[in-house]
Order: sequence, then C-alpha cells, then structure tokens
Amino acid sequence: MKQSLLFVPTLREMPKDAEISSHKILVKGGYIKQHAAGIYTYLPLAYKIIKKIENIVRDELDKIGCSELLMPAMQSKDLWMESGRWEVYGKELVRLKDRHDREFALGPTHEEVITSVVRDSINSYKKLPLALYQIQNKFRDEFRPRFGLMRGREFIMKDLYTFHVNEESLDEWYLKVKQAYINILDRMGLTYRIVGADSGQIGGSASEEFMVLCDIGEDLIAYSDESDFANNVELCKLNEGDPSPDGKGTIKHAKGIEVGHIFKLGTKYSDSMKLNFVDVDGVKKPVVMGCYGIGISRLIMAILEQHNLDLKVLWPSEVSPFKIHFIPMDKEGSLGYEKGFEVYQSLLNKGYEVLFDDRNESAGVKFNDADLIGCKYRVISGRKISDGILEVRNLEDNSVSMMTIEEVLNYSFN
RNA sequence: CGGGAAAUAGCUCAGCUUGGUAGAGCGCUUGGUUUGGGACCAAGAUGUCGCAGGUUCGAAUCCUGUUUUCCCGACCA
Repeated sequence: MKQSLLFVPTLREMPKDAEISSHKILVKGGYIKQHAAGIYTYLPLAYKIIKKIENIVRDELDKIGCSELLMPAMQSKDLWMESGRWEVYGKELVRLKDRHDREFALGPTHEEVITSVVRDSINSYKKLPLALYQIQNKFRDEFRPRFGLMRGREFIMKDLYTFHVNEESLDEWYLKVKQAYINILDRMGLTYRIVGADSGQIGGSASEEFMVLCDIGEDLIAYSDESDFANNVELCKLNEGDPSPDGKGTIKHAKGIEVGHIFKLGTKYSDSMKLNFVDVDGVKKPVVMGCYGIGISRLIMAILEQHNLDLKVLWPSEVSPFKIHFIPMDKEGSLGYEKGFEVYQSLLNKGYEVLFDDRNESAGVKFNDADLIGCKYRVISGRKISDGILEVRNLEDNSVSMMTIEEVLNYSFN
C-alpha cells in the first residue's frame, strides 16, 4: 500500500466530523477526503469502487439499448431560460459568470442540455425511441449537505433520458429501465424497495424511487413485510401494523436512502423547448420523454451501510475494490514478505485483483485497516511460511484455512 | 433560513472560567529492540491558537464582527 502501489491514507483516530458508520469508514479507511461541505475527493480506493458501480450501471443500461454520452457540466443560461427553470430552480442551482459577464449554471441535472442535443436531429418518428445517458458530476448547492457522500453539493450521478413517439412507447421503456435498475441494485447486494414518489422539481407525471432500507435514510417509507408493496409514508399515510393495501402482510416503517429515481416526463421539456417530430401520420408532435437517475456516489454509502458490522466491512463481490487482501506479517526482506510477494504476483498473473499490504506496520495496524477495506479473502503470510503454509480467511463464511502456496495458487477465489 | 455545537501540530484533543514564553497522546524523522489484532526504548522535527478589529503593559484565553465545519429542524429531491 506504499504510495507507488496504492494511496490509502487510513486514519488511526475516529474522524470527528463523521456520525454515521458509512461516513466513518470512508474517512477512516482512506477512501475519501473532504474538500468543503458536501464536496469530496474520491481517493483511489473509493474511485475503484465507483468505477465498478459505474460499470454495472453501464452494463445493464447498454443491454437494454441505451447509449452513453457526456454532456457539459457548464451550461448557458439561455437553455435554462427556455425551459423556465433558471427562475424556478432557486438557490440550489450553482450560477456563475464568464469573463464577458455571460451567465452559466453548473448542471444539477441535464434535461435542458439533452433536449437541445437531440432536437435538431430527431425530426421523424423513424428515429425514435432513443435512450441516452451519461455519468457525470452534478452540482446542487444544498442548504445542508450532510453525511459525507449522502447529500453532497458535487456528486456523481448517472442520468438517462429516453425519447418516444407516444405514451405507450414511454411506458414500455419505463418498465425496461425499471427492470435494469432492479438488476443493478441486485448486483450490488442491496436490500431496497421501490416506492411511488412526487416528481418535484424535474416535473412530469409518474415517478418511482428506489429506496435502500437503512436507519440513516432521509425518507420514511411504509412497506409490506410479506410482499413488494412499498410507498412513501408522506404519500400513503399508512401506519405500522395496518394491513397492506395489496392484501399481503402488514405494514412496517423503515427509513430509506433514495439511490434511484425514475420519471415519466411526458412533454414538459419537449413543449417548452420545442422538441418535435413528424409522426407516421404526417402530423408534428412533441416528443414524449422519460428521465432516470442513479446516485453513483450515494450508492457507495448505501452499500456500506448495509455491508458493515461495527465498522468491519465486507463489500459485495461485484463492487469490492479487491478480491484478495494479501498481508505479509513481516517486514520487507523477511522470508514471509518476499515469499508472500511472489505469491501476490502469481495471483495477479492469474487475473485476481489483489491488494498487497507492503507497509512496515504491526500486525494490528494491518488487520485493522484490512477490516476497513473489506475484501472477501484475506491471505496472510506469517509464521508458517517457512513450511510453505499460508493462511486464507474467507470473511463471508468466516472460515480460516491453512494452505500450501501451491494450494493457494490453485484455489478458486470467487 | 431558525436552533445547537465547534475551529489550537498531520489526526484526536487539553489549555480559556481566573489574561503572563504553545501543550498531551497518536502519527512523522533518526537509531535500536520487537513482530498474528492499532508494540517498546532513546533522541528529534512540527503551530499565523480559523480570520479581522477592539480592550490591555501583555490575548489561544476577555469583547465585537466575520468565515468555515458538524448536528437537529425547515427546505429540496
């Protein structure tokens, strides 16, 4: 974990500004560093996880026919005037001027830009439907940023926009995207519910939120203990113990973290920004739109909240920064270290992602940091290395086995 | 934006009530001893006490303003 290999600046003391466990882990474990309220650097460990999360998202969206692009974060005022949101969005919109005093906003979301991008080329029903997404830093000047990455002023979001000839096509895509979201959250090992929601600032008709169940969530949801039924308490007014409206089970309350939100926008932006197409009947019509967000940086916290026990972490395998955490107990130059380094290299050559703790730290320091880093397998090269024996721990089933080097190299870590 | 707490070494904090040369632990550097869950000994380095005014012979400490951070609420999604 020397700088040359990986910069993981773990802390010994508990960070004073962190209250919730995921935030404590991220700061203490050297995953993130705060820059200002709600603004963070993603250090290598967190960035590795972010890239894995992003790639799961990409994988599932590409499968259903979406294509990725990248739009500007800095957006001219003109577009925001067109949609009317320059005035409506309020103080949360980060505004700035260039050297010529021209006004810009830092994008909190991209309906305006995407609409302007497609409106010149989408002029016929033959070019629809269309689904475009990006993964990008978003800016929202929140009144009260909090809980580390949970509510930031600059954060990473995936935003997808779909374009359709009519409501039926939108409905069909809405369901496809919803299923993709289900696949995405399942792959990340999350326990969550899908709830009906208000569409708020973004506008439009139907919308649903993907809420990861956990105590530090900012929303209160009511859900059935025996079915998929769930709704925001504010909207459904169901009390604990009430029978579930779908007839299955009784209502329980839980807090939730909103990690995804899907909307049927309808023609809100196509109307105001004149995104029209000529339909098969020769009539000019507004494009029907949908938009769908996933809070990428927020997902790290949501996953951590559900996958730590007393600040000991076990990342779900698809997002784990490494498969194997290799710990030599002795310092550089010792048999345990050098032999261990060879095994580490061989494991790398076999295609495993392995973290090798090459620091001259005591066992306690290494183990404590390893608990924060949370890889499923921990391979330890210690006192039995002279007999060619390594210890392999599986944090998932809590097993410990002693293996020869050859056994380790032939073991299937998954 | 209302309420609360805080800002002193890289980190966690003490000192402030009652003004008088800037402190501890951890970390860091050097040397030695250790080595399976945050080791030990010795020697070192490290500060615009958030910032700006004011009071005073003298301010980390008292007063005023200001900035920043965290928490609760409201707001937002």
